[in-house]
Amino acid sequence: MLLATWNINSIRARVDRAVAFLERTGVDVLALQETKVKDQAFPREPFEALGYEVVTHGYSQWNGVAVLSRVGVADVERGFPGQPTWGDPGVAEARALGVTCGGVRVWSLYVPNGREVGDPHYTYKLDWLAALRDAAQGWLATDPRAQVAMVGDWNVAPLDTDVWDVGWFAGRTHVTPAERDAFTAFAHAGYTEVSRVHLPAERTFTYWDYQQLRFPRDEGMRIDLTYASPALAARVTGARIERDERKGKQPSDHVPVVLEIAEP
DNA sequence: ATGACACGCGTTGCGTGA
Repeated sequence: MLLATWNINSIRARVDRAVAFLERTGVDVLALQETKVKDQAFPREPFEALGYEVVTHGYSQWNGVAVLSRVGVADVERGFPGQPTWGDPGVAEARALGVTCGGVRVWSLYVPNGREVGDPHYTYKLDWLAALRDAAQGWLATDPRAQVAMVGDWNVAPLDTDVWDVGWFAGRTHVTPAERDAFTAFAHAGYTEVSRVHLPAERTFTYWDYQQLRFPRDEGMRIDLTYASPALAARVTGARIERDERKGKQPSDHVPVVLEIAEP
């Protein structure tokens, strides 16, 4: 099975790219983030015509996640148990969608950005990651053999070599010890970040800002990552980053990450 | 060229992203 994750930065702006990507790669399950569309306006038909079932979770022009699957969809959960809310009154934002596809519990995740250190959004980000870790730990406690893939845009660069210039990031979000600790906590709970197992090279980026010629200069970040449960991690046989998706007309600022998963 | 931000909403700017 091929499982991919892609922060597409508006599905309506890039539906043709997504269709072409599925046709070209034959990915079985595609988890999307930043779809930026309400469920009723999601462009389902082009994907259904290709044989994919479409599960969406979007409230507005902000955030939004989805899962496209041609190996079945079951047990849809919009938001994870204990997911923190944002705003007053508090709202559980459309940042997490759980769908079981071909026997794998896929979570499409769009972790809050955090904006700036000390901003309420930053605290929200840390709380959100801690709550997700608690939920993920619970899934393994319930079933140590669970097949779980938490894929998406984590908005954390775990290593200094996951950003183009760690000096530029000094004092900014994505690289702070608190964010990295919140990310590493999933490993302590028994999960493995499986993309790095197969793509260990430094400066292997998945995101390049639209500004300042970041892509031509290869000044990017590695923030699109996958935590797999032990039973699923043992089945991951490869990973690749679809870097060419950053080229051409109207690209997303993120590219897809594809995982190869062997049959159990 | 991989090339100098882009999205949706709503209206000619604003909030957001990282």
